[in-house]
Amino acid sequence: MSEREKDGGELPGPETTAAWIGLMRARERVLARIEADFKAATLPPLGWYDVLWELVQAEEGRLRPFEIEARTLLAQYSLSRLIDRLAKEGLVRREAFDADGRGQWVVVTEAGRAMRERMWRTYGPSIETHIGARLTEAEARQLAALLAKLR
Amino acid sequence: MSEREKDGGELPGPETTAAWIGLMRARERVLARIEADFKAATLPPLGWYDVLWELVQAEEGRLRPFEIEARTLLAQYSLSRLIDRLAKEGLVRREAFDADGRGQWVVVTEAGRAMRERMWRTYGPSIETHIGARLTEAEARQLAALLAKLR
DNA sequence: TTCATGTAGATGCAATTGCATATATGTGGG
DNA sequence: CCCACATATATGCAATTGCATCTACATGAA
Repeated sequence: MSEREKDGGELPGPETTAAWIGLMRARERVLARIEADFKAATLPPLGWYDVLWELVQAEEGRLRPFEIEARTLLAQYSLSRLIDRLAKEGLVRREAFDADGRGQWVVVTEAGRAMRERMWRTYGPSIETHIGARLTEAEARQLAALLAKLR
Repeated sequence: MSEREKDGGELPGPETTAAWIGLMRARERVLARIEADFKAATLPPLGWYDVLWELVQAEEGRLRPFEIEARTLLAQYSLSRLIDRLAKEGLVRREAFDADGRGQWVVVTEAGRAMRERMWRTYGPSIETHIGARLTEAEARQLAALLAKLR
């Protein structure tokens, strides 16, 4: 066993470490800026957007909770409660899923679609400002490709 | 005013959007894997590492809270409570800062240094597994450089 | 039918976060 | 010296998260 492995695993080189730190910091910074834009526009939490977006994309504007879960990486209990909040605001509605008594549909309402559009009017420009404007098109493409390797 | 700008700002192109989604997802996935490794090793939360690391790096193993804040991007109230927890575990100690009655030193203890090392024995290999092993050295360097542009 | 096992989703509870505000101290006029 | 204002850190409280567990329904085998 080599010296480097004596603690049970390879250690990361400086490039790898820099990539990890960069990933954490960049995400934090950009997220903070986008969230600030959201607050300035008195919008609900950013996380709501993803769920609304998935629903709007989906056929008939509805998905099963576990489908949303898979698409958004949200934890099951976390999504369950997020749906509660969205429903309380009238942005989605729960509907029975007849083929399986355990299941349900989460359906986006008209208010939900409108809210997603309203959020996008802030979100879109915010992404452009905090990311698009800092990278060339080629760089953005390259960044996305590198990040994809980490999934 | 052009059609694209009628909503108050440029919209991001698909490359930019892909970079943003990739950033969020990659960070989430990698973080989840690393946290799983931490739990498997019965280690405290990952966030403790950064504070301990900054203190270990610092001269005399101590920093003022606001200095830690700047280095870690933690929110002020968040750090204040994190220090409480670290102190309760005996990993750091608060000490008076004589030159300014409002201030204090946060000093890393021997137990704190030992804990940081113990954490690194999991953290290092985890970073290597989940990031290093998925990228060439050149890719990691490139990724870090691109992410640096977002700060 | 019955039971063992698996899956969809909800929920109690403790810990953490975010926000706003509080406390204490420092500083530069006037 | 006194005051207005700035800075360092803490904290009450409501909202959110994580974890573990629970309920309800489904499914396949005996």
